[in-house]
Amino acid sequence: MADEDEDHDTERRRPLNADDFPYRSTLLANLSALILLWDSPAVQGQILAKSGESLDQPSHQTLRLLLAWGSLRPTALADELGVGASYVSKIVGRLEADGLVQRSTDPDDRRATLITLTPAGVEAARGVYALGDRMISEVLEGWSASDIDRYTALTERFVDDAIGSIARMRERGLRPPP
Amino acid sequence: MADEDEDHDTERRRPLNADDFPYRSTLLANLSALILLWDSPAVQGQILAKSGESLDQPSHQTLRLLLAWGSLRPTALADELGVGASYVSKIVGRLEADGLVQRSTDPDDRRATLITLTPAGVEAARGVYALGDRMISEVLEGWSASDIDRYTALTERFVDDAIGSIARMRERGLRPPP
DNA sequence: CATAATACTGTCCTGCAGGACAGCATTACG
DNA sequence: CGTAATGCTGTCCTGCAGGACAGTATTATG
Repeated sequence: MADEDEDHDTERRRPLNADDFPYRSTLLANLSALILLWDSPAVQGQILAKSGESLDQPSHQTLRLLLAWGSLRPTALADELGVGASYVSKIVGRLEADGLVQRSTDPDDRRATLITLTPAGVEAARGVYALGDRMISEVLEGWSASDIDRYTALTERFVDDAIGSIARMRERGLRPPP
Repeated sequence: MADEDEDHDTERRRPLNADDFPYRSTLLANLSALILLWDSPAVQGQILAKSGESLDQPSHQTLRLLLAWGSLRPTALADELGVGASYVSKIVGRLEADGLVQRSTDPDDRRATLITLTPAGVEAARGVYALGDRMISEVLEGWSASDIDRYTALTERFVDDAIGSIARMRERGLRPPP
C-alpha cells in the first residue's frame, strides 16, 4: 500500500445533467442528488468514523431521530425505522448499555417507555452532524450572507411544508390505488 | 381489519425544534430533516411500491445512480454503493435480466464493462422519482413562483458546490486526522 | 373483579446480504 | 512474447439483520 493511485475517476464524471430530468423543475433532481451525495459511503463512512466508532447504522439513525423529534416510544421508533418492535428493543438496549439513551416509563401510560437521549447521547448525536456541519461551512464558503439567509429560510419553509405533506399522506393511508 | 385506528400519533410529535441544534445555522438541521423524511419507510415504501414492485433497495439505488451519472463501470458502482465488486455483478445481473440496464464493453478498455440504462431502465428510474415529483408539487403548492425559482436556483448552486467539496474531500483521502 | 387489549422485552431461528476466492478476459510492462 | 496487473463474473459460504412468538406488566372494558 505504498504508491496507491487514489484519484479515482471523479474528474471524468459529469455531474447531474438537468436535461436528463424531465421534471417540472430541476428541484427534485437536485434534492435527490443531495441525498445521494449524503448517502454515499465516502460521506457516511466519514461520519460513522467520527461518531464514536462503534455505532452501527440503525443506532446512528436512532440517534438522529431522537435528536430530531425528542423522546420517542419504542413503537414510534419502530414505525419510523420501519422495523419490528423486538428489533428496536435490541437497538435501544445497545444504546442504553453505551449510556447514550435512557429508558423511563411514560407517566401518561405506565405500560409504555420513553426513550430519551442522555447528555452523552446528545453529544454523540451532535457529533454525527459535526462533519456535515463542516462540510456545509465549506460549501457555503463563497456565498454571501444574504444568500445563506435566504437559502436557510427557504429550506426551513420547505421542510415544514414537507412535514405537513407527509403527515397528510399518512392519513390518506398507504394503500396503493387500484 | 375493519375499524383499524390509523391516525398514529403524528399530531403530538413536535417537528424539529431549531433550538436543539446548536449549529452555525439551522440549515444542516433542516437538510438532515429532509433526508430523514425522504428515507422514512412511509416515503420509501410508497416509492418502492410505485416503481415496478420487484426492485430491492440496491437495484433502486443503482438506477438512481445511473440516471444521475450516466453510464458507469461496475467498479465505479461498487465504489459508489460501498459494496464489493462481486455483489455489484449480481445486482447488475438482476437488472439486466429485467431489461433495465445493458452491459457493453468499454471501447476505451475492452476489459471493462459499461452499464447503461435501457429505455425501460430510464423509464423505471424516472418512475422512482415520480412520487417525489408529486410530493414536491404538493409541498410547493402555496409558494409563489419567484420563491420557487429562488429556491431551485439556490439548491442547484448548493449541490454544485457540494459536489466540488466532496470531490476535494476524496482527493484529500479518507484517513482520519491523528 | 375478570378478561381483553396494548406496550415492551428476551429467546430462538432463518434468509439472504454480501464478502472471499478462483477463473477468465484483456491490457500493460519489460 | 512472457509475466504481471486490472476488470469482471460465478460459486461458495458465513454472519447477522431482523422477524415470530411467548412472557410480563399495565391499562381499558364490561
